[in-house]
Amino acid sequence: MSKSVTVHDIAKLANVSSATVSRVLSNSDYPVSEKLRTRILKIAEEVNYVPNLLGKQLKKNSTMTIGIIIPSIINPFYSSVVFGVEEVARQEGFTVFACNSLQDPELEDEYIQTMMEMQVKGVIVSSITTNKEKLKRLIEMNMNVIAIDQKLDEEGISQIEFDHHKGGFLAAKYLQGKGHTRIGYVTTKLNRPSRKGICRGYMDAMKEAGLEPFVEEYRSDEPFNPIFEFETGRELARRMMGGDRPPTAIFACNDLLAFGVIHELRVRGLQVPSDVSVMGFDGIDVGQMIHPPLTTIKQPDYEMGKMACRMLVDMTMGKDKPMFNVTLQPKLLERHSVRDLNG
Amino acid sequence: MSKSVTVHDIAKLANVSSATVSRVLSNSDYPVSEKLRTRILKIAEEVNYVPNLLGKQLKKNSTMTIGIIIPSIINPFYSSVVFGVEEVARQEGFTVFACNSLQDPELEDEYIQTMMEMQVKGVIVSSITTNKEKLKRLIEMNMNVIAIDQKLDEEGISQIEFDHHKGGFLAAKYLQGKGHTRIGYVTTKLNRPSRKGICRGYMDAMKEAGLEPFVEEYRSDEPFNPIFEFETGRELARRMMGGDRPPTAIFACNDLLAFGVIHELRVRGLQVPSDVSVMGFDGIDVGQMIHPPLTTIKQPDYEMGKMACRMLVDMTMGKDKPMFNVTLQPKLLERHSVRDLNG
DNA sequence: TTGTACGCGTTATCAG
DNA sequence: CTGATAACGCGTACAA
Repeated sequence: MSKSVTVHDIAKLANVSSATVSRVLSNSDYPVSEKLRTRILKIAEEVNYVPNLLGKQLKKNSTMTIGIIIPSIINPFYSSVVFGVEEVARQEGFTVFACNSLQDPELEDEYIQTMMEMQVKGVIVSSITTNKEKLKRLIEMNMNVIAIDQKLDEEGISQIEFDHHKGGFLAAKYLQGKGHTRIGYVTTKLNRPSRKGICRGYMDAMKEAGLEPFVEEYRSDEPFNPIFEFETGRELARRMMGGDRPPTAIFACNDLLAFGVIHELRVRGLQVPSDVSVMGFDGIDVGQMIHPPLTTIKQPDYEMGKMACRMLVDMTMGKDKPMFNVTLQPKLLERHSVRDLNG
Repeated sequence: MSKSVTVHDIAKLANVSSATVSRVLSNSDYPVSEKLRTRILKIAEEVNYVPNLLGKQLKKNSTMTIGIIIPSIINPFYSSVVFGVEEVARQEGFTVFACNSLQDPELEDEYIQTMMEMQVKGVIVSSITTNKEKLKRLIEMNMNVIAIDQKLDEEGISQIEFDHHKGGFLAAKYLQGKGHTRIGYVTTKLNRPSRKGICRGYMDAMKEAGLEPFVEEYRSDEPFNPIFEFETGRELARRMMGGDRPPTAIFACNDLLAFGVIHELRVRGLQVPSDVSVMGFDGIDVGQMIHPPLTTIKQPDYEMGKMACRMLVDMTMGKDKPMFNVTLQPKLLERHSVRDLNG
């Protein structure tokens, strides 16, 4: 990098003090004569002045950066969240630093550390770590933190939750309403609050209807990857259909898994929804592009990102740090992967 | 944020100079007695010392940050690219700052400006701006820049290209090889080098075979959004099948478009591939999850990201800035959306 | 081995 | 209105 030009350089060229230059170039409201202002602006333009944010931020002891930690950006759900975050961050003049924890607690902690060192104004985190040491530390240091997606039991942290339980309940009830009684639930490892929530919702709905729950859980928890989820869906469908009392409807803990289920059913010569019905969870865009379009539970990803960022920005603005606890509600996206057994 | 503790604070607590503290806490190889070292480390631990990167970077006049500009992170293709970039960045101790240009030239320029101010070490850019003023400026300032995906005609810029032309050619040839003669090409607006490249490849293959090309272009260029692409695919398929000589195979400029094409065909009661064959372009993961699994041209997104980052890191390391111009080759992913008319 | 002192680029304070 | 100067937190010559 060629030596960059500073306010001092410009000051010399304009025969003024660097203070004046700074006042002009940082759009301070401090009065500077029009003559000087235009002269300085002109010179800055000529020499291609680029302000050094590091100096500025160090001086002001404040950045306009927020961090976000998600499991993986290649998960369409999370990329929508990040997209939403960036959207409002940009409007508010913030810059966002996004990190993939890859479901690795160590990596998650590392990134939190990096963010602290970067002096970010706040962090949005979808944490999968069970040991929240680092996260607690963050909050202790009075950092603005918002947890999304994964519920945290820590004190003093604002959260945007999603009612996974209700989502699972809703799905099971919907299937029951369509006349299904033998309803299976396939899920990735039940090691996260969100996943447990959906599962319990499903169980409760089944119990309430006096139906026998039927759950298949994939027990290993590999690094996230859409294809892996898809394959997991296939595997779980295989298990579920292999038994002596196969279900008439399969509910999956996420859409990608549901894609795998549908694929596997087709491979086995079964039609969806005429032979077996399938429901997903999340409501990612591609769900409506496949065949049949997937009936699913919508989790407002993009809106969640926007809301999280908005809340974070508000927190950084206000002197006091009000605690919020928003709970977003599930919505059923009725498409064409479920058959009505009543009619 | 509570007042953060600095090397000076620790120096006072340990009754040593801040220089010594700095030497210890920054893992300098400068000799410090074991006794002092452990004492300082202990105190730093106790007071929750967090180094301030701004001070450090300002002093060293160098960051470990690289920037990447893409049209949109919710495009699965780009999220894979970014994922690849982050992967090697992390290994190399770099931090990445990702921005969505939303296909807006002004926004792209704004982000380039921000990156310069942030003192990033290098920039990876998939630029859609036609006026490359800002980008040229970047290069003039001796910044490390790598263009990906979209070919730039500027001088002095390293690029990772993809042979779109060959990809388009390959696809058309493949369809011809399967006995198709009436092959349509549907594409979003032909305003980018990449899109033009694919189209020309298709045209050349058709000409070579003495076949009449049949292109439908969607002329408006809306902000990127998977659903929008899908709908565009539907619209284009509608037009294409509405004519008096509908094609037996439709080749789409990207996979999402192809999804839309397939959907529309199904709505019209046409089976893929038995009635009409469909090919996509990009090779995003979901292509194998739909029905029928999409035959497509693979553009190595993740690998492209990794390679770009690796090159950038190498550039920042070496004193000299060697110019690279890698051209990645297309690969045909043969799945089940194309019917063989020969057999 | 440790300490002193300066400077990185910027802005804020205070004096003129 | 303008200028000199200190300070943000850190690393590092240079001196001790």
